Amino acid sequence: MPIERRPLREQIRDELMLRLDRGDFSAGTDINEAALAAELGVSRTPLREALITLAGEGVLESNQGRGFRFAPVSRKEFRELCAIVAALEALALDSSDPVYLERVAPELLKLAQEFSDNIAERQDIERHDDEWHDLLLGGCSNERLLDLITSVKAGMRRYSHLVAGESTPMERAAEEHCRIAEYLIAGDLEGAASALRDNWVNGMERMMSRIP
Amino acid sequence: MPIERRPLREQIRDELMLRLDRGDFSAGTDINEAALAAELGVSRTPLREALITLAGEGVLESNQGRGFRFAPVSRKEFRELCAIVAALEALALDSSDPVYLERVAPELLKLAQEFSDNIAERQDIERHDDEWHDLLLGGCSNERLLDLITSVKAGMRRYSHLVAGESTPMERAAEEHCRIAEYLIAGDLEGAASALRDNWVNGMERMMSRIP
DNA sequence: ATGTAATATTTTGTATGCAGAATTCATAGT
DNA sequence: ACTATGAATTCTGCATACAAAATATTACAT
Repeated sequence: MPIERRPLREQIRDELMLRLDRGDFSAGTDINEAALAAELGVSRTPLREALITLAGEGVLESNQGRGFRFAPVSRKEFRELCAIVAALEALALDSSDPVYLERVAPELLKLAQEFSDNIAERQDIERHDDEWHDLLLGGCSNERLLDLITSVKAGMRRYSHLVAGESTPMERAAEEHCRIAEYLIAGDLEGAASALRDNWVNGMERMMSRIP
Repeated sequence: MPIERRPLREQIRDELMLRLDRGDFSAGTDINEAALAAELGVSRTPLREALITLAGEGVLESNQGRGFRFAPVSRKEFRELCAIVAALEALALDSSDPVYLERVAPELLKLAQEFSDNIAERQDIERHDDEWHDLLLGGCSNERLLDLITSVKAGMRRYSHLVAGESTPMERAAEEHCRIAEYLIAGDLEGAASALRDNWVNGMERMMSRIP
């Protein structure tokens, strides 16, 4: 087994995203490079490199002389991001292999149904949702598009921990996932794409109230 | 007048993109950090920071221990990128202020017509095309979307200097721009978005033959 | 001549050092 | 008490230094 050999900046990036998901940082907090580097046990150089990539993804923002900070959240930006991923995922679905979609459709349906039953932790809910969407788009051959979606979604993770608690809105999401899967089973790709867009728009509405 | 105070990494990024447009680097070339830093008169640190952002935009790619290099071009990737910007610009047009569009539509038409007349240098053609699209999308309030479009287009610049010479395909592009503007003047936003998508798809077809 | 192993050189990835900007703290004046 | 001014401190941005990996070169054996 070859041991993991990736640049430190990537490992640091991943670790920071993990901590972001855990809610360790709140939006607007500015980052002390020296302190964070010490905490991670690395030097400032690869840390800064990680911060720069995160800034490129919209997770952080940087100001000359003032360093990096977690980009503040706003309803406006959240709306913007949802509109973007909705369009991108719809495109990804459009350019997916129909054979793949037909094949995974039953599994997508099963996963969605399973999930509407049991109530889970927030972290699990999000992981499940991500995995579901990944499976849905697994048949898309546009690699750049998939990368882009991943990147934009990274920028959205600042919002995910705001939704905390309450499982009710999730039932709606599960329903919508079922709907998408059903369209796919019926072979209606256009309908599925449209339902997918709705899923994002509705998801947006659901979260919107919790954002300042 | 406040003098320009931007991080060095951004200036370096801009300079590198400029040189890319000039065709100084060909795709696949790997970058020697020390040499390039010396040539630019900066240290490796901000240079690497610039390289990392460019890698994030897909202009460069990096391999552990092997540094950065200009990402190789391929028809597949070019198709992918065109599909992405087509979708993103269509979305931007959808979420644009109709009042703005109505106001700039005549100007867009005039610019497109003017340009179909005089033959220009490649650099000028591209600049004109970029400016035309910028004006078109100037009424979009989704800032993240505009940033994203800029970023994806940066990744496409590797392809732009491949098109070199030949002005004939440009006449077609000008025609298409006219068409879009006419839809806007008629107030048919849906038609304009559709024509915009066509513009990208056709533009892709036009260039495709010159890519290895 | 060709292929291979050992060594030298180059080049990246990471750490450290340093100058200047931004912020904080203290002090003086109103 | 509050503001303004200036010194002290902290922190960023950039440069340099160092270690390890990758590449090139040489020597040698077949």
